[in-house]
Amino acid sequence: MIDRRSDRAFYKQLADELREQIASGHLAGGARLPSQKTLAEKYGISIDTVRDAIDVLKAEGLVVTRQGQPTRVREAGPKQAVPLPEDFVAVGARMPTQEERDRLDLATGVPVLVVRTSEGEMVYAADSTHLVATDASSVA
Amino acid sequence: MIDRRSDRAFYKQLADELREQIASGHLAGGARLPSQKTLAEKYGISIDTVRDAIDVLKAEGLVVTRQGQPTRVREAGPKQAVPLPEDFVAVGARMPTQEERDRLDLATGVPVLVVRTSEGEMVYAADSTHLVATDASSVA
DNA sequence: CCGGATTTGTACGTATGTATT
DNA sequence: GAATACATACGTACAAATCCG
Repeated sequence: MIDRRSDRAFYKQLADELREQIASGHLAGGARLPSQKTLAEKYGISIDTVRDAIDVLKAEGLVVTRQGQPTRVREAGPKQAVPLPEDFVAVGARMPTQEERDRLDLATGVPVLVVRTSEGEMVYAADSTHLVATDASSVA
Repeated sequence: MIDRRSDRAFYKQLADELREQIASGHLAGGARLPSQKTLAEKYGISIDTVRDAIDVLKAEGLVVTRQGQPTRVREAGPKQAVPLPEDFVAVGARMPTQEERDRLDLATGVPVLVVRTSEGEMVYAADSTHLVATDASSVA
């Protein structure tokens, strides 16, 4: 529920509530969220405020929206293990550039892994990739 | 400028333009963006639409907003090199949880690096950290 | 220290467009 | 074609934080 006397913004309260439902598994990966209209009526707030809450969850990579379709909890696809090169210089992460989002077809809130070697940089969708030791024998 | 005949949403066009100015260095780290009001007047669009554009850039980790202060291009602080443990199992990245955002004081659009070892997981702000070979002799 | 100006934040409303089911 | 759902864009009003003279 939304506490109208609270200092916390309504859209943050709603985001908190939905986030909790996702974290607890009450809303599992792929599950549909109630429509914005439904949420607005249920909580007695405007659709705009509901959208603000959804935007927060999108930026956190928790949900995915597509026009004409219900908002769904983002499903992390099976991660592919990629060997970390022996000669890597550094590993970092950041949000993708516009070009990378288009090229890798990344949803909002999905970062990329960047591996720098002496040869150059490799960029992986963090969504679907994790890096493992080159000696893959120890991988779980 | 904004092409009102374009199919591309106004807020996306504005986000593109600001993103380009940041990428090109025309707006350097720490630089102030024009106020939302100024941008709205300059481009002949509503403040709400300007805010939508700013929201895009926030999610991309490009700008930071704070109430009462001008919007600024995010400054990536000096990155600290952290040795990657010899016994690491996997390295990944994701957006932080609410708790991590609070604890690490992360801005919107800043992912975290996750290092899994046999001992457990370590989480680093990708903003200020990159992982390097345990043998640090090769680090630039 | 105070008050005004500036700037972003929150919340509401309306209307229409576009994509999917 | 109809119904549903999200997307875009405009407007208003007020609140809260910061900055500056």
